[in-house]
Amino acid sequence: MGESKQQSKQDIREQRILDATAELVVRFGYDKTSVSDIAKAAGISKGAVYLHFDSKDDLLYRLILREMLNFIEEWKARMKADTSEKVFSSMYTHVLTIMQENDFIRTMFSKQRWVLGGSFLHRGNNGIFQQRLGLSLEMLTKLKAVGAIRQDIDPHTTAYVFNMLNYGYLRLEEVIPDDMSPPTDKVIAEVGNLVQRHLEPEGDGNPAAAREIILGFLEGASNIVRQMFDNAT
Amino acid sequence: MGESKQQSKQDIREQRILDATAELVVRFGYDKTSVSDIAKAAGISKGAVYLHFDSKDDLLYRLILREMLNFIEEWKARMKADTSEKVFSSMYTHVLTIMQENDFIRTMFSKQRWVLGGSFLHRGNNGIFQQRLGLSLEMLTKLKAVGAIRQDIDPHTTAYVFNMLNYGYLRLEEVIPDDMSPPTDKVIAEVGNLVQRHLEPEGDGNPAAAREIILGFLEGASNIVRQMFDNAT
DNA sequence: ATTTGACCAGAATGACAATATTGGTCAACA
DNA sequence: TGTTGACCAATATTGTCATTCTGGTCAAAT
Repeated sequence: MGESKQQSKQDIREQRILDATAELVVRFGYDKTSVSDIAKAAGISKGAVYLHFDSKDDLLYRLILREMLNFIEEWKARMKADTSEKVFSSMYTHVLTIMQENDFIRTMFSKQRWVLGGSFLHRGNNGIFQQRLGLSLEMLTKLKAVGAIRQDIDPHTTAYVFNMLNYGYLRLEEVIPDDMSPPTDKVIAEVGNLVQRHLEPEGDGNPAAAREIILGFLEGASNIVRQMFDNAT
Repeated sequence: MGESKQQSKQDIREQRILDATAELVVRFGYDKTSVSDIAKAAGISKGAVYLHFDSKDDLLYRLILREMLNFIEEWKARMKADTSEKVFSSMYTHVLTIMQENDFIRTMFSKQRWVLGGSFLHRGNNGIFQQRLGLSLEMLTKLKAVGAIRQDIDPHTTAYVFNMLNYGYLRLEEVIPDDMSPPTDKVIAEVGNLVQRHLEPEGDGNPAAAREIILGFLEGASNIVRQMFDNAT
C-alpha cells in the first residue's frame, strides 16, 4: 500500500470507468451498452478504455469482482458493528439491506441473464455465481458442528432453502404490485426473525461461537474474491 | 349432481379439451398453441371446440379456473386427512407437494407471463392472481385474532414473506443446477419446519383452532373460485 | 508517454415484401 | 341435432438486404 500519485490517478480513472459501466449496465443491460457509451459517460475517449481493460468482457468481469468484494466487505463491516445476540437475524437482514441499497448487486443477482447478457455468460463466465451455495453450505456445516444451530438441521437442504428466500426476495417485487407490498424494512426484519427462529437451538444457543464462524466465513469469501481480483489484473 | 347421460358426455369431451389445452400450454405456451392443435390433440374438429367455448381466451380462462379449483380441493382433502399437530407445516408442505405434482399449476405460477402469453394477460385478465395475497392475509389475521399464532406477527408482512418463499421455491430451480439441489421432499419438509417455527406461539399454541380457520379459509377460497366458474359458464 | 478519434471488418438492426398461420365462421353434411 | 373442415380477414413469421452500429486497433496529435 502507498502507491505513487501517478498510479493513484490511473486508479481513480479506472474506478470512474467501472462506475459508469455499472450505471449503464443496470439501465440497459450488458449487450445494449456500448464501449463508446461507457467512454462518454466516463468523460474519456473510447481508446482510453482499452488502456485499462483488455476487452469489454474483461471490463464487466472486473466490475463484477469489484462489486462482489464491496458487497462482502460491507457485509463484514455491518456484522462487526452489530452486537445483537440474534446473529442469524443480523446476518440475514444485513445481506438483504445491502442488496436493497446497491443497484448493481441487486440487479445482477435477480435479472442475471438479462443484465449480463447472453454474450458474456455464454463464454464460460457462468461459474461465478454457483459457489454461493457451496460457501453457505460450508458455513452451516461448521455452525452445526459447534452446536451453534439446531442439530436436526441438514445444512445442504437449509442452504438451498435460504437461497429460495433470497431469490424470492429479489424477484417477488416483479409480480406483486408496489401498493400491495409492505414496507421493505418490515419485510427484511420479518425475514430476519424467520431465519433466527429456524436456526436457533433450544435454550440460548451459542451466539459468540456463531459470530466467530460467520465472520470467518465472510473473511474467507473476501479472500477468495480478492484472489480472483489479483489474478485478473 | 345427477345430470342426464347426454350432458355427461358433453362434459367428458369438454374435459378432454381442457386436458389437451393444459398439456399443450405447458409445453409451448398459450400464444404458440393454436386452436387446431388443441382440437387435434383432443381428437375432434376445430369447430367443435367453439361448441364449448366462446373463444380461445375463454378456453384458457376456464382451464385456469378448473385447475385452481382442483388445486384447492386437493389441498383441502389433504389437510382433512392430515391429523398432525403441526398444522402450519402441514398446510405448507401440502401446497408445495401439490404444486410439484401438477404441471399446469406449477408452470402457471412460476412462468406466468411466458406461459399465459402476453395476448391473454394484456386483456385485463391479470387480476386472477393478485387475490392470493389478499386471502392469505385474511387467514393470518384470523389466526392471530384467536391466538393460534405468535402475537408479534404482522399478518401483512408475513403474508408477503410467505409469497416470497413460494415464489423462490418455484423459480430457484431455474438457477441452481439439478445436481446441486437437495431432494425435493427434503426441501419441502424443511420449508414446512421453517413455517411452523415462525408462526407457532410459545407453549403449545392452539392447533385445533388453527385447523378450523385454515379449513374455513380453504372452503372460502373454494367457493370464490366455484362462483367465478359458474359466472363464466 | 499519454491520449485521441478516424478507421475497419464483422455483427446487429430495421424496413419491407412474400409467405404461412391464426382465431373464428358457417354452409354442407351425418 | 350435432359435427365437420374449407374458407376468410387479420395477424405473425420468414427471408432479404441496405444501413447502422459494434468492439477493437493504431497512426497521428498532444
